[in-house]
Amino acid sequence: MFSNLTIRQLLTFREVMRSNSITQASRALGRTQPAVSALIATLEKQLALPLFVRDRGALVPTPEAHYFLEETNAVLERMERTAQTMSEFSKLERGSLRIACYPAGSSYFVPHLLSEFVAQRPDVHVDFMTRASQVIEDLIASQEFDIGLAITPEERSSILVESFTCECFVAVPADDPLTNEKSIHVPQLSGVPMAALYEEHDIAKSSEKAFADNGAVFNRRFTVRTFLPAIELVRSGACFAIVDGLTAKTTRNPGVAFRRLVPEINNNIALLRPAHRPPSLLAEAFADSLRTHLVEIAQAQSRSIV
Amino acid sequence: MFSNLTIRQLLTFREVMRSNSITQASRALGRTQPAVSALIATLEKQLALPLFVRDRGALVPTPEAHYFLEETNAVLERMERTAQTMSEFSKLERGSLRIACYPAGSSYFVPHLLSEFVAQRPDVHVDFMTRASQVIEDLIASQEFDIGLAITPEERSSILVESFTCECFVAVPADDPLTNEKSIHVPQLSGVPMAALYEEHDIAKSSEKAFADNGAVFNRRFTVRTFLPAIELVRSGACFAIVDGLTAKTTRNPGVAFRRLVPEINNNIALLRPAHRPPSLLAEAFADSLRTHLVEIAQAQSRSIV
DNA sequence: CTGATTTCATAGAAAAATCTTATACTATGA
DNA sequence: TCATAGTATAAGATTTTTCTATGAAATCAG
Repeated sequence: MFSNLTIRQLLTFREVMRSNSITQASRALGRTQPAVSALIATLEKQLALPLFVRDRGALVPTPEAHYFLEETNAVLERMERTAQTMSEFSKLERGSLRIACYPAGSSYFVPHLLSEFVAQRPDVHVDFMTRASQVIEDLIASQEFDIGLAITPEERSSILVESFTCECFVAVPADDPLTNEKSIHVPQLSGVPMAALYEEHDIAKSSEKAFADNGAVFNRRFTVRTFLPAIELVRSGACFAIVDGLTAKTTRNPGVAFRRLVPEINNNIALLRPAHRPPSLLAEAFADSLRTHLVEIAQAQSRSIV
Repeated sequence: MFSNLTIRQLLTFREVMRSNSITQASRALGRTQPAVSALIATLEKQLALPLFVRDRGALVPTPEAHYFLEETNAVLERMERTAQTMSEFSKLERGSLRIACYPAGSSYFVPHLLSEFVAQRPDVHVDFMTRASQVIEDLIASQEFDIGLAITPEERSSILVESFTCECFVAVPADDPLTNEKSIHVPQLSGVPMAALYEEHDIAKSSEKAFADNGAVFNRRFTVRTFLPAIELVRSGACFAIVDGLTAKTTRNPGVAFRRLVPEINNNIALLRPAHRPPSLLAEAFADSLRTHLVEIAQAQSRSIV
């Protein structure tokens, strides 16, 4: 019934009301006078009421036209605002981004990328949450977050997983003679006091296994929940630590050096996204950024999209 | 920039979102599937962002699409409401009507027509005001009221005047022997106590002049501001009165009879409307009704549109 | 695994709407 | 009375929209 009304008609009508003249409106709109004339005539026919009376050549709006103008303005303003917002969406200038990150990525890696990402985008809202890897999984699976970074989980149909394999490094006090080595062999660490994650953690398990396999003694002096305090312990000279690649590559602490470990210990971290739901442009863009930087850090990438 | 967006696109988009299917939407809209497909494609191009991703044949809306849907709904709802209102305007089912009326028309004539006019129109609002004729003029000239009924004023460029000439009648107590006469001659009223309007009033002046011209004595016993109390005085038998045609033709008082006066006394009443401003459809329609009924009552009509 | 079915996309033709040019009509002002 | 300015109308051209036909990808049943 009204689906015949077009935005074009509303724009034209508004302009005619503004200038009180079809000729002037046509000029302002960059069309010819007959076009506007016909358009207004059509509008009057569709609304089944006169919008203007021709009083000695001049165009005088009826009361109904004044009412219609108010409505027209409301609709057009809303459309303009909407178009503006959509344009900001498309330029990634606006939107919201929910990121859930496991501890290792939360202190430097993701916040750094994030601050870069939002630098020129004042209207982008970010919800950033640090949780254990297992919790990240659920936050993504339940679609509460757009992007997750965590230890690579088991395959689940509700999560898209892109996994990256990272080498672990040995954190050495900067003044220790071992910093002269390019790589450190496990036996060299035999009996040396170490800071390590709790025993159930993958890296801790791999580390202990590597020591055992190489006939070395794993001297666990400190048990930590995240590597951040471990780094500080290393800096003070109290111990060494075998830390994940993300921590090693993003830590900027002049008191600590990182050296390759032989044999290598790997851990897998993954970029997680909810399946069965398209990402927002913003989420996609930030995922791109994360992916790019993860590739730089990781040795190998195995993308598995479930 | 967004002027290319059409209502049609919004309607189509909404339907696609509702059904999550281009094919079903096309059926619901009575168009073909390619038409809807192309329309959505155009919309995505105009907004410069994808609204749907094609996930194994199914159409899954992006977060941006969900946002756009909210805006779309807001715009469409407003348009629907507007269209509804405009349609009610055009069917005279809605609107407002400001009527200013001089006393003689205020007790019966206009209220009666008005109640008939709004009977089937619950959404029509009426502002009805009774004032002296001179005030009516100004209320119309200042465009505060749409329609005025008053003693015919001097010509003024700010008022459209349609004047009607009405015969005055003699109000006689129902039990008076003069009710047997078809017409009453002025000399028959010589010395009879009369109720009359204040001396400046046209009808009062004409009456006194008619008496003088016919050698009759005008016995002014009551001076009244409007004819309504005069009618009551007549009913009680206290006097006679020479009243305007509108009062005579619309008074329903069994205690009072009205008889023609010889020679005739006329008065001119007019339908007034603001010039230089088009009437609302509603005002026009009610003016039509008033005009029609005035013609019935008046002997002669002289329309003068200034 | 294969054929039938469903769904969306694309291409070309047809139809509809919109615009432009040309022209007529009316009112205003010199 | 003529020139000017404004609106309406008609006919042809252009653009947009829609339809028919067809192709490609995925799902489903056997």
